[in-house]
Amino acid sequence: MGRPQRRRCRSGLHRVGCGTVSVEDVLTGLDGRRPAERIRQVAREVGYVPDIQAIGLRRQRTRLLGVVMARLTDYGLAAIYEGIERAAMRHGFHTMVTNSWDDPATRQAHVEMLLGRRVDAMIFGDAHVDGAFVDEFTAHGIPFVLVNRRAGDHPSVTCDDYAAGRLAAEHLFALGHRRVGVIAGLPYASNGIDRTAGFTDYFAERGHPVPSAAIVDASFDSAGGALATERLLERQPYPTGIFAVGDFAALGAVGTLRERGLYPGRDVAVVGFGDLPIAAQLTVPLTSVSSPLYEMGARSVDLLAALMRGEPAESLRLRPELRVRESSGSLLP
Amino acid sequence: MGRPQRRRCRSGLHRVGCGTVSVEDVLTGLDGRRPAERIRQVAREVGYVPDIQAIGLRRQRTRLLGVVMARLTDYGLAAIYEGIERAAMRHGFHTMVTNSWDDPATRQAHVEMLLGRRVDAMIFGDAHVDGAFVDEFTAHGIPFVLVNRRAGDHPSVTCDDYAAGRLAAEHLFALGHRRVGVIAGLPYASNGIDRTAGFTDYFAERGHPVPSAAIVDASFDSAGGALATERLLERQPYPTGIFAVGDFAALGAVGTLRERGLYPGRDVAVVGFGDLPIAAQLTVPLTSVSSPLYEMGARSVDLLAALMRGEPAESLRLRPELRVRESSGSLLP
DNA sequence: TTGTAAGCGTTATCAC
DNA sequence: GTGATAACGCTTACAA
Repeated sequence: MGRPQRRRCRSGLHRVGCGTVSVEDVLTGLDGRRPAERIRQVAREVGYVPDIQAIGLRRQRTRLLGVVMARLTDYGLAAIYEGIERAAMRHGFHTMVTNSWDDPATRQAHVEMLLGRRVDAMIFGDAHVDGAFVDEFTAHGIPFVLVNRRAGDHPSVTCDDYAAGRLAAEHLFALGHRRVGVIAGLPYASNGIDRTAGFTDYFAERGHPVPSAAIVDASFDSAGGALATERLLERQPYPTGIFAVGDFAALGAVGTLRERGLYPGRDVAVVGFGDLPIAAQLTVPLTSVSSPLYEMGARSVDLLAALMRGEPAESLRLRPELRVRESSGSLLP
Repeated sequence: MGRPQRRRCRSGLHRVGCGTVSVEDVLTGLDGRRPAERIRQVAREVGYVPDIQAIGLRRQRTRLLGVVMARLTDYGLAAIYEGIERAAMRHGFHTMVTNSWDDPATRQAHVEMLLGRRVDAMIFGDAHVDGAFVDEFTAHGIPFVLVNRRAGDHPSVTCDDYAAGRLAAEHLFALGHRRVGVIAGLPYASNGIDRTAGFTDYFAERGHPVPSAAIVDASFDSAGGALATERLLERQPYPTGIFAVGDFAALGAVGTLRERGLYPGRDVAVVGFGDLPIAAQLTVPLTSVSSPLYEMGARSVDLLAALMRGEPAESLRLRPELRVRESSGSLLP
């Protein structure tokens, strides 16, 4: 064996258990140890690493999961992905994530790439409620689950977003708010839609339906929340309670309120969703509906694994919890 | 050709340009279109996608970049990764990211996996200053760059963290603060180290050295910042200015201050680093040193591409900018 | 047990 | 040009 430090096994080191050339080198110096161990040691020494591509090619399965997220800079999605990565490892899978930016062309390109890599299965975190893309994807015959957002009857693991909306509504209603507004998120994302529905249903049931003009769509980031809040504050009289379907949007709302000299929890109650780690640390801590992000990711892998074993796939709705803090005014005198 | 909808080309569709069985099917119905286009169309119809594994195996290069980050739930790292993903695409590369959690064993396992996939090159976003792991990695002979954190003389793209620390110091000094504290980040991460060094150097040069007890290590998250602030507030008299080397830590500091009845910008000036999108939206907007995250990611890919072309690799330090807001008290009367 | 050969899907080489 | 063939690194089925 020439100079070592070749990382790729171009010769026949992989056939080391049999009797190819390199066996000579490998077994030279075999000093009583069990061959298998000695082999592993030498392999390590020369920096041999099995070629996963070759293995995948030969076995026609890769144990690779493709994961498509809207954007990993969204804390929630990144947290879900961490759950996915960990659980996948537990199941003996590797994962490959990509950002689709919620853009059809980008998603298409990335999915094609993942198909080219012959992923064994897929997890979509960016489904649109209409389910158009996902429906189409079934044609590939590759098992998949949705996470974070549901679509049609496809197996999915989500937060019980409807219940989350009701929790927020119940809280604001109990505090006496009757004139409320909703920052509703993206119109094609089931999570925002369901949270909004849960919220508005609750108020409608109590005889105080939320006027549609007080429900404004917005992106999940703080800029979207800020903008939406400006719209809400145009109403006369303005709402005394705001439910934002995402914490970043809620913080955007806080920003706009501050600009108008209004304080969250004093002038306007603000409830967010997601319970970001920083929510509790803010100067005015944010009341938020918490959702088990990490678990959501992990459970989606479990569901996928079941599906791949041919077991029936039951969609999962994980339970949200309300975390009451000062931004909804409930702790102030 | 039998029923379509087989996603994998098990037969000979790939040899369609030559004269294998399937050519028949492919060329049947050729109605004047240029063959190449017709082929592409049929390929699309049957759902044919080239096998990237096979290509990689044959060509001995994958155009795949391995990316190792500490945690993608860290906004900065996720943003850097987005820059990497986009730039990689521009260069004709795909990327595969993994979370190392700054844990040697996890990092080792993930790197081995990436080597097994025969990545053409690597980007490490989680290097330790001592450079131990990275030094070792050079043995593989695979080109790589560091991003976000530097180590030794290895090519890296980072924020000019030392300058960032000086910016923060200059600002607090100009506001009249002389008794300051630093929440210094992880002791093995160059970015925190450099920011701290820049900050303390500035104060030392002005004749007001920061006592070492007023420099406390902490994780970059808000819990770390909260804890560190408790330590800082034990000092008598407590510091009137705090520089946290990360915004999340800064928000943690804000949380602890609030618990003690101290208000950021009034009782204690707080300066963060990273300029999170929400920094400007908070009830008390956060003064922060901004760093070009997306660009950092993109430039690291450019640097890597140059390196792979055999060009000499010059490390890059991108310029930070100070964003003054109310948490440092500078805008209050 | 140990060894051999075929084949996964692609590309590169060489002969026609 | 066009068409056949070997090879990439691995697994697996089968033969010795």
